[in-house]
This record gives sequence, C-alpha cells and structure tokens, in this order.
Amino acid sequence: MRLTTKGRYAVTAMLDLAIHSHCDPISLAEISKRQEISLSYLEQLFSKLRQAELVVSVRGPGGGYKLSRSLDDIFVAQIVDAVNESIDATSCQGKGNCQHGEVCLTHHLWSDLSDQIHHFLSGISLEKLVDRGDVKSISQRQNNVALEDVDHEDLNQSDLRVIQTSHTA
Amino acid sequence: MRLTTKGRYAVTAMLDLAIHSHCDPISLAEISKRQEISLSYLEQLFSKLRQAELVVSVRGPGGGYKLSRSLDDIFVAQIVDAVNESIDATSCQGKGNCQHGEVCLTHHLWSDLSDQIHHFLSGISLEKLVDRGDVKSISQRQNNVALEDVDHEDLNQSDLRVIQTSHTA
DNA sequence: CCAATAACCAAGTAATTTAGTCAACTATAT
DNA sequence: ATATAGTTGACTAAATTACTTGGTTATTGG
Repeated sequence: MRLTTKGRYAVTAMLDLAIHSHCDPISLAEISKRQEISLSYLEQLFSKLRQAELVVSVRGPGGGYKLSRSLDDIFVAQIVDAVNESIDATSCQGKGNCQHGEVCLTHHLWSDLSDQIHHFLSGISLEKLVDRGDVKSISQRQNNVALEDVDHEDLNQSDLRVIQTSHTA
Repeated sequence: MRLTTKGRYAVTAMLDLAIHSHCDPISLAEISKRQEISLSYLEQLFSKLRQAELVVSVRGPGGGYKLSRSLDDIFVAQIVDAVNESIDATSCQGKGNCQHGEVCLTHHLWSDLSDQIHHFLSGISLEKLVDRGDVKSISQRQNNVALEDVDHEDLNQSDLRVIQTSHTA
C-alpha cells in the first residue's frame, strides 16, 4: 500500500492548481513556492499527471499547467493513481497469486480495504475540495505568506505582478 | 501512510493464530512454516503484539503464543496499529502542524481518509475473518501443503503429531 | 539435573523506495 | 535573440523494510 508524501504532494499541487487556475496556466515555480514542494520533484510528478491526462502543459514564457477538464471531473483517486502505481493494499497488486500462485490467507481482507479506500477517494472531486471552508482559509494564509516571501527576495516588478495576479484573479 | 508487508504479516500471523489456537499455545515456527514468514521477523512482530497485549507468550518446550482475549475482541486495526506506528495518512501524524506549525492544504482530506480506513479496519474482528468461507478454504489448503512439506523433511514422529493435532483439533 | 525447546533481545545488513538534485534539451512568447 | 518554462534522464542521500545473525533467558520432559 503506497500512500506517502508522493501522492500527498500530487493532490496538494493539483488542488493548488485548481484554486489558482482560471484562464492562465500556472507555473510549477508558483506551486513550488506556495506549497513548499521542490520544483524538480514537482516536474517529475507533473510528468506523470500529464501522461494521465489530468493536466495540459503550455510551454514557453507565461506557460505552465492547466487542468485538463472541469473541477468536478477530476477525483483524488485519479491523482493518486497517476503518481503512485496504485492505492492497492494487497501484496500481489490484486492478482491473487500471493502464495505460490494462489491467494494468501488475508488476500480478500486487503482487497476489500483497497476497494474502500478507492471508493472514498473516488468520491472526492477537486471541486468538493475547493469548496471546503478549511481549504479556502488555508489557501488565503498561503497567499499572504507567499507575498511576504516576495518582499524578502530581490525580484523585479514583473515577477511580483505575476504572483499577485494569480492570487487575486 | 504505512500499510506494507509488515502490517499484512502481522494480521496474517494473528489470523493463523486465531485459526489454530484452541488451548495449547502455537509456536512461531509453526506460523512461520504455514504462512511462509521468516521466523526472526515474526519474533520482532510478536514482540510488539505482546507489548500491545494482543497475545500472551508461554516460554519453554511446548510453549508459543496465545491470543490474549476472545476472537470477537481483537480487531485488525489494533493489530496494524501494534506493528506499524499508525495507519495515519497525514504527513504530520494528525498533529496538524504540516506547514510551519499550521495545517497544510490537504490536511483535512488525509485526516478524513485516515478515519475511514481506521473505521473500516476497526470493524473487522478476528472472529469475522475466521468465519469467512474463503479464509477457511485457504487455511485448509495451507494445512495440506504444510503436511506435504513435513513428508519431505527428516522429522521425528513427535514433530508430525504436533503439527497434525494443531490442524485437526 | 540437564538438555532441548522456544520465547526474548540487540545489532547489523541488503534491497527498495522516497524525495530530491543536477544537467541538459526543447518549445514559445516578447 | 533571449529569457522562460516545460521535458527528460541520470544520479544520490536518506529512510524504511524485511530480513539475518548471534546470542540470552525461562521452562519442561526425561
């Protein structure tokens, strides 16, 4: 069963994208700053998210990533699936060959658990998350922190503008 | 989120114990043989299971482990908790300090998921598992295999008796 | 009593995975 | 042209898992 920082990072980044994306693509650099996830690591994750057709990329200046479809059509389970190979709790990846080609004693238990988890995460869309009160307030806090960080850095005016518009748009 | 071979082994071993324990304690060597789990590894796991008071040990010849209480009072969640430090899906172990002492954007999602998993596994007792048809048939298969293995080894008559009685009792 | 049994315990280790770095390359907007 | 930002691959440090090794203690049947 794999559900570690990798899957959490992916969902967090996608939720960040969902909150801040309106028309312009969002760069990984912005997500990296707000969610404090290594840029290079985000690149790896978004490579998989793109392969899973959950996001589309726009290259070049002003580029970034956009969600491939509407918020109510992207589910947490899909995101986790895209970066982890599965959220399967069995040792045999559901194949049922855990003990000499046959199922082990607890195979069905883990299979049932996998179904439960998958069902739960499949029911949660990005839209649902974005609409949550706690998510809204946490996002607002992150925006403020991000703006403070900008003050402490030696950025030029255009950098600042990009970050501010993505917050307030 | 930790739910790997470790937790699976622990549950499998406990279920094996539940199936075969009637009055006499069951040695880890027997469980090791039937479930194909390294004996030394089982020792480590049972050390934790004993600390969690899920099993009691009997030392010396004829010794082994017994469940500390009845089958309907031991739940899968307790077993996993005993060997993994938690089945928590959050990155902060539920403390809510995932981002600079405050909750991260997806904290509540993982917290909810943890509750779901815990609730599911808390509802499954060893008794429920033992009563399942698939568990019964798999256990029977394992007994047959264990007996075949005995034939291939150079064991004395008393060894054979111990294993057979534990199967049929 | 004593030897066999089986739990107990600590330390070490190989393999795997995660999380992240580094260095290059490609497409595109200004 | 040049800066931006995605794309890709290889590589690495740290952590964790899944063991192994080598003991020690307690208990029991002979």
